[in-house]
Amino acid sequence: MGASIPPDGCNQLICMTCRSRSQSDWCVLNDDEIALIDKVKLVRTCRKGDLLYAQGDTCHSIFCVVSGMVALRKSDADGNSILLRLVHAGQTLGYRDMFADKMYTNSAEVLRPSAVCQIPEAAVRKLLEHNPKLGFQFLNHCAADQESTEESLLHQITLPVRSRLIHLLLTLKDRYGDRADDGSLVVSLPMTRQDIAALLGTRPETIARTINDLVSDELMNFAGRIVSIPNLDVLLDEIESPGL
Amino acid sequence: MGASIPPDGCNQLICMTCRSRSQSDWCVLNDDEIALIDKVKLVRTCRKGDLLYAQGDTCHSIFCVVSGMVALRKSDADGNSILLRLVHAGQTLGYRDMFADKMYTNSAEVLRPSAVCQIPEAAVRKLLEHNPKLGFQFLNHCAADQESTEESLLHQITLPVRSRLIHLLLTLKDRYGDRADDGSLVVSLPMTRQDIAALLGTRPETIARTINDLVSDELMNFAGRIVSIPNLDVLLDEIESPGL
DNA sequence: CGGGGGTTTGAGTCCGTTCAAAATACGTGG
DNA sequence: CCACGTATTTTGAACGGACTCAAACCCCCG
Repeated sequence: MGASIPPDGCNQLICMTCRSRSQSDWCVLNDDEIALIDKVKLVRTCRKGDLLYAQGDTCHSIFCVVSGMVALRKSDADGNSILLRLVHAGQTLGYRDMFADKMYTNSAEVLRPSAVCQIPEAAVRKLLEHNPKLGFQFLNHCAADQESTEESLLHQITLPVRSRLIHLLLTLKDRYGDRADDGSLVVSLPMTRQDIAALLGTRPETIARTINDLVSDELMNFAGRIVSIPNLDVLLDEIESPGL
Repeated sequence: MGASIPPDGCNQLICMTCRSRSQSDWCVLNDDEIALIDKVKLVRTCRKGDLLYAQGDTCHSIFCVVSGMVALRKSDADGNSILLRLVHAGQTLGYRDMFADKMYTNSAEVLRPSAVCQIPEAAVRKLLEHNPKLGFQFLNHCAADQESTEESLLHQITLPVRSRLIHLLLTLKDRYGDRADDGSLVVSLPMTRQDIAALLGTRPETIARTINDLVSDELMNFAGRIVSIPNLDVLLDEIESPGL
């Protein structure tokens, strides 16, 4: 068999030409090192609901999201669970547990159709030995992730659901937002309201009610998953002084 | 002036002989490298309320708690604040922000009289270059810290104050607990109830009331900061199935 | 066009908060 | 060692944000 012709978009699944390469944790690797990853990695095409790995699994891979969106979900023994964080295209996940635990301490759940590269631990360890810069890259990334988790914790404790929801929308606008003809900002939500609730540490009912309030207050309009925000400044004002 | 005679306990403040050396992040360093730290470090003796650094300060040091206890406090623009985590004797703090930000993203507040070594960033960077193992040590530590922050987040969202308080007591018992003559477990709390409240994301009033409940339910006895727990298993049962 | 998940609405409840005041513990100086 | 002033802790009563449970609704997809 000769080399098969790659289907549309497939060349994005080769690290060597991956558009995220220069901004990802792997940017410190040279061509030879990248080639090693291309040799051993596994490319997975995932649908909503798929698990890249489950909490409790023994950890033996790192994942790199090529396209789509993944969430980290953490559960306890009583069946409670929350979404810790979203992982977008170009970001790496799973490396954390590789250094701290032998098991995954959360599950990686695909929220929308995604392509993901899976890199086995052995290769990662080899690369780390070979190129210490990669370790620093991970250290940086890990430190930044923790800062974001600590901020979630602070928000969770001190802010009401309404403010937390506004914060989330403002985060999503950078990646999923666009300017409409009339100048208003339009964000197309990449997830269900259940997922939003889990991410904000609340219930779907509360999200529905809070959205109602925001619409009544004319801060935004909702049509399914399409949010339009006429005046961003009003939103920013509100989260700066929640009491007023 | 000749070399002054070290006061009592002062030899613990020399890394070379520090009792925590073998279990700390610095255990991967050899004698020469440790000697470098001893040369450049600053030893601080702190009282309750002192700040090792404040949120927003530019980050140029790593700290190592020799004795006592430090808490990481994070605040937002509205004056809300929470305690993120406790840092006990032998543990390192401040390294996180050195890799993620140029500024400290939280404050390090001394909760009880403590001795702390302060190591300037330049020395740390030099050591990292010289001995890559140290970087891995930090990576490990950072990963473990994040796991603990994520667990706090899960607890915060899913568990009531009562369960969170029990969890905290069970954590403190390892370090501050002792067995009494009658077989009950006695924990001497290392912090005020205000600090407990801040750590659990609630108010002092709620802590007082929750303690009342626990005493009424005969799960434990309180006398100021001395807690005695007659039967540990009952506690463990409760946090395994909070609903019953 | 009929599921079936996701979403919304309603009513009632509860946990934790807020505010204010009383009680207690603590540290400091006499 | 005791008295005093301050900070912490406790108690009380009222309020409120978010939860629970349950039912209706809606939309998307097959």
